[in-house]
Amino acid sequence: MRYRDENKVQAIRESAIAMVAKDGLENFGINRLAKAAGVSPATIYIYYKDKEDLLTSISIEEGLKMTTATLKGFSSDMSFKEGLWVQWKNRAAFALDNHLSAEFFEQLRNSTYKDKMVEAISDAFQSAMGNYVKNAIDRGEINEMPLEVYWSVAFAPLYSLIKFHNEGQSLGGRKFKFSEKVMKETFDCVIKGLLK
Amino acid sequence: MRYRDENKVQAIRESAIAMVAKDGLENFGINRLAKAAGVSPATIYIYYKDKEDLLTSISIEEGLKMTTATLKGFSSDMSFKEGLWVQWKNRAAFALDNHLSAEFFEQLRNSTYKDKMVEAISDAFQSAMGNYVKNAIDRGEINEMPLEVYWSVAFAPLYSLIKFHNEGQSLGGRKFKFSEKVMKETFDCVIKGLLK
DNA sequence: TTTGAAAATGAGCGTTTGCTCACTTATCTT
DNA sequence: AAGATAAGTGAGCAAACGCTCATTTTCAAA
Repeated sequence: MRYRDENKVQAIRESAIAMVAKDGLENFGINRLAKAAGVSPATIYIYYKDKEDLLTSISIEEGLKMTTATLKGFSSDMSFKEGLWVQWKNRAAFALDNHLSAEFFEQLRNSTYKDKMVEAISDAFQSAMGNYVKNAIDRGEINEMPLEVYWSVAFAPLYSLIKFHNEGQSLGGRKFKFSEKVMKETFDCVIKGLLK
Repeated sequence: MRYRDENKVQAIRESAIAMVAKDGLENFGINRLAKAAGVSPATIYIYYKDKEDLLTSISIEEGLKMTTATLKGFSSDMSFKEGLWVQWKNRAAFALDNHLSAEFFEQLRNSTYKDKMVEAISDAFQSAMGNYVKNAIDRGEINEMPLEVYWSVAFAPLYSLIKFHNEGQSLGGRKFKFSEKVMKETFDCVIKGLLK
């Protein structure tokens, strides 16, 4: 018996993430991936059934990693404001520290592969955030609202900021830079809108 | 001389939009498009230089259409709250009435093709919204902030809601449905956060 | 009615795609 | 040392890819 070389499967995974993040999902291919990972195309099919399986498997792994990072130091008993701030810091830190993973994830979230991925991850989100939001409503900190409305108001602005930062786009003349100061400024707007 | 058949070029454009919206950018191809549009592959190259030119051209057209629709009944002299509500209604109406265009646009905004597209459109956005925001700041309705922060707080939640609606995802048990009531509820949160 | 020029095409080019197979290599157990 | 088994591979298949070209079709101008 021969043991599997963990360096190999890791090289495949990391190359896939980097390739999708940098060249886009539309330019991702198995032969290309094999070359980038320094591996035979056939080797990839030892670990993954096909191209779709590879992409969805990796995206679920990365998504769970992201969800976990998001919950560091978070408890559903926290006050609404404190809890949301912890979430923002965690999410921003993850997106900036692991920006290849974050961009890979974004690519898949906007693709035909998204269904299985979202399904696998929304449970973790649901169970962690459900109680937190419910507690905040019970305590009278925020109004009752659909979870989708909550997510859209509470997190979409943050991810939009990160996107502006990563893409280096600018709506004005100078280039936009994400910073703790900008994040706090945006957070203050958001929390003001959410609190009763 | 033979005149160009406008039905043909329109069929190409509409098929391209539908195909990208439904199957994703990663499954879009010229031969496939030709078949769907009822046209020879060679015909496509009469109107577009290559695949990239086709996608960027169409995305710029659709983007400008979207920007125009967004400004219907809008004036940069409006009060901040009234102006933003007009924008929300216009943007939501466009996204729901032309959901293939909107999904096509979203696909390209998250791809390697985005650069030329964003460049072409952000001017129109800039000139229309710049004054409006500046006026609101001068009148003391909102605080001064980077345009990116403004966009992220003012519009990202709306687009997030539309995405939940179109993708039929749900964060909870029942399926989420976008409605004027939900939109107003979300708008109230956002405007409360933005106004001084 | 003829003619010229642009529109439109089907066949198919060279390349790349996702994926497989016959085979070699490495490492365990005996 | 030999045998067994899974890891890993290079070459390459069929199909699909982006794109072109020799040719035909169309129609306003002459």
